[in-house]
Amino acid sequence: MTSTRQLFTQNNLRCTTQRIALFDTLCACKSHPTAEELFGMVKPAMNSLSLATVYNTLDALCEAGLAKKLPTSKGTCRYDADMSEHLHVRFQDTGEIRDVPMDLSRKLLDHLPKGVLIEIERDLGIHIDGINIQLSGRKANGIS
Amino acid sequence: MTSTRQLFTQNNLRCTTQRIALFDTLCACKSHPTAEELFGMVKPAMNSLSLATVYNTLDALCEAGLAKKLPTSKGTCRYDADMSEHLHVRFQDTGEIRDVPMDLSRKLLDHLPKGVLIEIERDLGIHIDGINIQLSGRKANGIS
DNA sequence: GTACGTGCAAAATGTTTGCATCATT
DNA sequence: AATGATGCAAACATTTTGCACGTAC
Repeated sequence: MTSTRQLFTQNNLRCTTQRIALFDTLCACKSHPTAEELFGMVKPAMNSLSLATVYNTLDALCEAGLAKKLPTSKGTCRYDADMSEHLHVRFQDTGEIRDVPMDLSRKLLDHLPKGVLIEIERDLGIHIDGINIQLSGRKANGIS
Repeated sequence: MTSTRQLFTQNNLRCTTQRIALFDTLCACKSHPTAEELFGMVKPAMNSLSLATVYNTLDALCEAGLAKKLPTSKGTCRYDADMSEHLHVRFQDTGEIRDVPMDLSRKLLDHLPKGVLIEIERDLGIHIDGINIQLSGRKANGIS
């Protein structure tokens, strides 16, 4: 089991109390909080915490490859510390983002035709670094 | 050939000079401009145009299903009047978004396993309304 | 004529920055 | 001790809002 401190050290990140608390909270979080939401979660346990630190930390984590910034249509960005390739569902009403479970994500990602991706790279003269799939969803009607 | 006026009328949108100019410009646009960029394109030909109107119009167009707001990781939103299902490439350095040509988009979308999508709907208790695929790309090194 | 859109300026939101202080290495 | 992170407030960028006026229906 790798501790957060080890992980940070391996990635040249200083182990400050704030960063560790923020990262651990983000990891424990099923939702994909905005900076403000994450701030709200950690602040009670760390009264001196500043919102600027949350932004700085999230930037540093993304930079180091320990978190991902998720694109959203609303004005706010959301963050995800689960770096495994997986899909997201974005709820149209709330803007909330949820994970598609690993096994289902894999099933879908494994079915992507690699040949087409290579064609796209050639056609556009680009190199593809990542694939981001977001499903737009709403809670199904009827018995939930 | 459907004129913009017809299209607007069919969708219960008032045909104001501003809306028509904005929509036509957005349609003619290969890039996926931000509100500000679109404003910059139309303003010269329509000096009275206000940025608030651009935002209002883009909202109305999205609401009516004539345009789409594209999620981005940067702070700004981008807009697309091409409502056919197609993929996007997001350039990591500039934040710019470009279309993957229709035929290649189709090839990839047609290969998505429908069964897995249904499994996802069942598993999460949701209804999937749309699939948004963004490739992260950078210009390929070497001979372009 | 009425309902709705526009333009303007001001406000609300989300994020970044500069700088003095403090903690980690 | 030196480097880099924090906290604060102010700056900045983007989007939304309120209201008087104008335009489409």
